[in-house]
Amino acid sequence: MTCEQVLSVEVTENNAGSFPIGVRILVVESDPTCLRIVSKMLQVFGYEVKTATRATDALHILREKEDEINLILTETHLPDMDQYEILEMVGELSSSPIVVFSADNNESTILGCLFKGAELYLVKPVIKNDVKNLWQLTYRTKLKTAVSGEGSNTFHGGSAEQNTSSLTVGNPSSTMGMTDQKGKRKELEETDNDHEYIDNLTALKKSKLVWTNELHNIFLQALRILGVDGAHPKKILQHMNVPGLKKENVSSHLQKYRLYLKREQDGMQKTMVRDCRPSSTFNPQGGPMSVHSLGFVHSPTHVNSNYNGILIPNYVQVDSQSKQLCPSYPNSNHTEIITTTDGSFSSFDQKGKYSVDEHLNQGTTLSNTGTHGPTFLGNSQQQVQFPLPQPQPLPEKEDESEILDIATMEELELLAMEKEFLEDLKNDLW
DNA sequence: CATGTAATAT
DNA sequence: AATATTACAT
Repeated sequence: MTCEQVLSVEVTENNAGSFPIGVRILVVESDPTCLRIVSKMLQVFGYEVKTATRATDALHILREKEDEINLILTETHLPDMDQYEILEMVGELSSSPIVVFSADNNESTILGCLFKGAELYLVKPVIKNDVKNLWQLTYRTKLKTAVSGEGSNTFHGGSAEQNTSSLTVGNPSSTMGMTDQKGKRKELEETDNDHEYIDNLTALKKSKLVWTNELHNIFLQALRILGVDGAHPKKILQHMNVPGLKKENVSSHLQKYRLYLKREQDGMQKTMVRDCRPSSTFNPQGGPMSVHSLGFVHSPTHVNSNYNGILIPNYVQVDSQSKQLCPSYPNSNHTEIITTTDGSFSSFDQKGKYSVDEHLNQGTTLSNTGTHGPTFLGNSQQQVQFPLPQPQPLPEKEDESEILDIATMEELELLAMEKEFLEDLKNDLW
């Protein structure tokens, strides 16, 4: 299923204790569909979800068992209460952090909610990345209150530290404790749902690595440095020096890469048979190949295939390139790779995102938004150098997607992901 | 063990 | 389609 794409929570050996399981979140939302979707999203991530469609219901729940709610996610435009009134009243009843989610992106509204005590303001539509780490708010406020003296805000079921056992693989049954909540969805065939939950929770760990052009370039660089003889997964991994990258990743990629090389080679031997080559992703230009006499492939600017590039004979020394990884945005899980070349080559710094990072795991696998095309390297004796930015022959280039800037691309990605998520929800639930 | 390869799964 | 995973041979 697409669980892997949807599910990704920061869970590692080190911080496995910090996990939403055991965090009870109250979702207040008047629109039933929205309520269900958000609730499902939260549940999938391991939250225990309680719901209310009216402000009075929410207040009632809080009055009844206030100490069991660790987090409150609420819409402000509720039919039976004023916009900020809900915040005030909830704030009186509960010390748990309040997160507002609303379609209203008016600045004054946002500031108003924050001023009225909201910890966080999310603009609808809410996506998985918005909700998956909300539990951290509870942790933060818990620390806050602990420091300030009163440790009243204790988690039910010990989610902060002890619950790691429930996550340790192989013991999914212990996580079932959370499904006994208010048999809301009890009516449905529970086996399916439960299995789904188990699968979901156990699948939380893995997110797929995406070989961006940048990552692939590092890969190629390692190959060149190591030479054909030493190009084994372990060494490659070392030389790539990308945090979180595992040998299996390299192995898999290497395998496919070699496969590609072989195919490429075979294709070459059939010198210029017209349509012998299908317009695969490796040869996105389609028809006649755009290979110059030197075997230097001029890459189109929009290729997302990873197995491009050709291994250069090992005598080719490549400069001493230094790789450097640095976090792009503080709250972003993505990593920006900056590779610099010295001297003779124009130093290029490509921004790219890849989802390696098993440590600070994240799930969003943004496709490449590289500005440069993939770097094809010559396979002839002559070495062709890395970045080949030549935008000149682009008058008739179609592909409107290139025109979009990165921000827009990312936005579209997120929207697409959300759409996909909602689709899955529909398929699974209805 | 680590690796290469094919087949298969997600 | 791109990666991951597995099985098996080396």
